[in-house]
Amino acid sequence: MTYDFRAIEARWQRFWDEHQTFRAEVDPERPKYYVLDMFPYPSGDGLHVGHPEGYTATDIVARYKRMRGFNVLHPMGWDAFGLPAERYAMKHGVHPAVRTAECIRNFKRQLKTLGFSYDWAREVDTTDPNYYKWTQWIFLQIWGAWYDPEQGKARPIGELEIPAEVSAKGAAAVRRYRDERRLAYLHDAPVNWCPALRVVLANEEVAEQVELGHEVVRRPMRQWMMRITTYAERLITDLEGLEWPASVLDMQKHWIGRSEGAEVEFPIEGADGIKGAGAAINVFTTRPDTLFGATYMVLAPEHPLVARICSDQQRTVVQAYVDAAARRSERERQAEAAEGQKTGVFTGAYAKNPATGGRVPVWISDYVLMGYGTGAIMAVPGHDERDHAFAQAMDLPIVEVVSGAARPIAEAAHTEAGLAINSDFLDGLATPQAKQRMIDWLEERGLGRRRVTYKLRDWLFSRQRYWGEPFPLLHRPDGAVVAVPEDQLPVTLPPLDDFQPSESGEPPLSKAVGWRELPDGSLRETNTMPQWAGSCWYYLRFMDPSNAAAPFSKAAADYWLPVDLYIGGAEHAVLHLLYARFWHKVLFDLGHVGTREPFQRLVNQGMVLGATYYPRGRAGIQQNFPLDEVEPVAPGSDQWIHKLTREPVEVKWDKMSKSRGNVVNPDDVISQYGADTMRLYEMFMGPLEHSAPWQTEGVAGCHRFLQRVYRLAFETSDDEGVPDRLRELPAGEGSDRQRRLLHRTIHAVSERIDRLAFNTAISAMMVFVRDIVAEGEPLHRDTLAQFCLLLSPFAPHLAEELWSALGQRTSLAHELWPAADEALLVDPTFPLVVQIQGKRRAELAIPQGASEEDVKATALAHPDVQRHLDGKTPRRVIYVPGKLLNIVV
RNA sequence: GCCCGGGUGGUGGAAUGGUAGACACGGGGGACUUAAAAUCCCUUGCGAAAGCGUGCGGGUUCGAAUCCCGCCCUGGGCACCA
Repeated sequence: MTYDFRAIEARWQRFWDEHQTFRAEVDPERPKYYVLDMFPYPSGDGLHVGHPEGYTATDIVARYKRMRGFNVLHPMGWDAFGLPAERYAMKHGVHPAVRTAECIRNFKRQLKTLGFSYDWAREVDTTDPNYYKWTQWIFLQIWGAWYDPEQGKARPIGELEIPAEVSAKGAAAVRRYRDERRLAYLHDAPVNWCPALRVVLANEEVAEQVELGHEVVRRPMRQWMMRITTYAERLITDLEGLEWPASVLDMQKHWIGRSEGAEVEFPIEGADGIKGAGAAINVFTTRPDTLFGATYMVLAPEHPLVARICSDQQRTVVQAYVDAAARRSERERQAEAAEGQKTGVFTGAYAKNPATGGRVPVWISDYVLMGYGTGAIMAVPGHDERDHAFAQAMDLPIVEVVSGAARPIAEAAHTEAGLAINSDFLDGLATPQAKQRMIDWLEERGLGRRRVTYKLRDWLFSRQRYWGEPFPLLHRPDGAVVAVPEDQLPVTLPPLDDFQPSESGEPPLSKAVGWRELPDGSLRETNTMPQWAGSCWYYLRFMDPSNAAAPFSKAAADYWLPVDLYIGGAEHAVLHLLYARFWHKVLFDLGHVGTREPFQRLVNQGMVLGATYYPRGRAGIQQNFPLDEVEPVAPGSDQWIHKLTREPVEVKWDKMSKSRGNVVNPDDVISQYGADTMRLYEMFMGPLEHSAPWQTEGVAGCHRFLQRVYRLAFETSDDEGVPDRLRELPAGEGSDRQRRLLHRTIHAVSERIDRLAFNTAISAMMVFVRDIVAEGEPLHRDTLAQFCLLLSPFAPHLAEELWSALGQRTSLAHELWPAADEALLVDPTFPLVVQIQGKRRAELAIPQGASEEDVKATALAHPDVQRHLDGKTPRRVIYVPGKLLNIVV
């Protein structure tokens, strides 16, 4: 027999289950460590090898921290609402709940075979009514709150002071006053409506559907929104102090997109039969200093003023442009515009530039977005590239108002700062001062004001789908929207077998007759929540997953928060993390959690890439060959050819996906090599943060290493049926040499786990195993025992097996992590590298603590050094203690 | 276009101003075996050598894969954001 990983892994997984080895409970006596994975969506395809990369990393940290004496919370659950289950239901007639349960079972089975030290008693499933009851409860906290700008925080809506003139108008007016200020509110928002599928598409889905030939139109729809923009400032400032990758911090900041500037009013000129006379166009600008150079204006096609100000001659062409814009998705419009195709039409209206007093034409164009700023801009073609391109295309005037342009202003916009020119009272001022001066001037005259704008938009929070959390809201006959009382939560999903929205876009739940109507004539809200809802707070539920009276207890939250380490893919760098932070802040304001931020340290693992074989020169999705149709020209070659045609094939490393056919299933790897090998290889591929290709040959190397470890303890026989025998290992840690090797390994592995440098931690253990065998001295018992502890976070099954073979009765999961004896980390001598002119010429052993003079003298006397010096006199000698000597001649 | 990462042997990678290529894969050679697999050992950046080598060109430094400037290539994110 040899290393029988199947039996070993099954045995220890059973042991951990039976002994509840990884059960975690609140224990104020011990320091806590909360290490969290981004929980998966349990798809029908099952795990691919990309999932366990992050999970293995967190598991190593969890096991390591546990052995360091921390009370570790390491949970897992399922982000199980979502579109795929609903689509599957439409196609195969299987209810999403049934399908989801199947997928979860499969995912859980796969995760269990990897031996992760999750506390499975804390498993959560976002589609479980006992879970989404509290998702609904949190929604009601948000809906039941408003943002008090004076205190800079959310407060219960009941604390909102109602002005006397509002209360005088009666209950309906008070209700409206409150509803307009809630953190969740109804709003007509433009969405991507796909008539063919009868669903609202996410921006990222639009391209795909258009490719499939489905028409997608922008269309306003009544939606629930969340007022995340009120938190914009705090979402930026609280990033300070988080241990997150700088790139993610940047992405969040850019997404929120704070910019300082001014809001300026341009009155509409009442001439030529323009109906909009008397109205004004509000614009936001970050460059109020260039106001004298504003030669035209542009409104977004959806801007409410467009219809009002449009002249009769222009009405037809304007209406056509607006209609065309509505037919195209936001992404499509922006993509075309980015390629330099500037389109737009003149409305026939003119506005008055408040600085120059001059008349400027008002246009509409795609390149102005309704969702940002005020949906209107003052165009300064001299100093903004987009405006410049538009002005050139439409033959609009360009005026230079900032000096210092490198090229004539007619040719290119000058966007840098400079000194104001052609700008009356601003002339000669530098850009920053000119901005301030202009804002002051506008404010004095009531023509504008200082303003901060964010790119961040309010969060569209409702979906016209079945497989999501129902909103716990009722529409009363009088039009009032009221909350379902807390004691009636959860509002469960009604059974339904038709998941299609109606022609008009009414959500599927509107078809749930008998569920939707209440005896008093109220109707339930029929939208459902987006998938984000469940994932916005799952890390909170993990702290106290079976609490029936509250989403989590105060005691649990005070003990476990914040999450100390959160690992997941970079694709969640913005949306998920931003939404979860937002909810957390609302809960913080309302006193439910005690930390401002949920996730203290964040690490993004890289992608695991799969080899994809394409016909030469035609790399692209749907073009690739399946793996069994290709082979290398010769064993070990990286030149691949098609088996039948013998044509050369191009190998690319792509993100694993079913459509590319490059997915590697962990089940296959585990059945061939075992979970410990799989875990080891996942970590050995390279740095956690980097994407890395999955190379099946590489797995064998990790397997060989574990076999060597196994044979350190066991004598194996090739003969069938001869059981492995535990070697007789002498007691203690052995010779000085063995002890040095052991302690050096302890030191290296510990320090590298601390840095999440798992690939090099593993190589340190490989070196240990190689050298310990080569020594010729038998391995000693205590040396092996301590090595088992080092190995256990990485390959826990084998480590447990050896640990018990050494006579231990309990799991090593709660053993104390070995401590390196500092004295053994230093050798009596160190190798000194001698360089001449920066080139390595010799290496000699120098006793530890030798004086600089002695070292120099010894080095200079060395024959190799003498030879390379070739009679020249050293001009300078640089000594780096303990390392290196560089001789300059 | 903008932002953020990368670029080191045949391959994944190591080295965070001090010996470039740890560890592993793959290759070559050998031992064991009737044979193969498995296992073990040797070898493996290029070059006959002097030397040359971390995408390219410069710079700083006694010393640069590492720091600075310019360029090229590549991955990811965002995109007419006023």
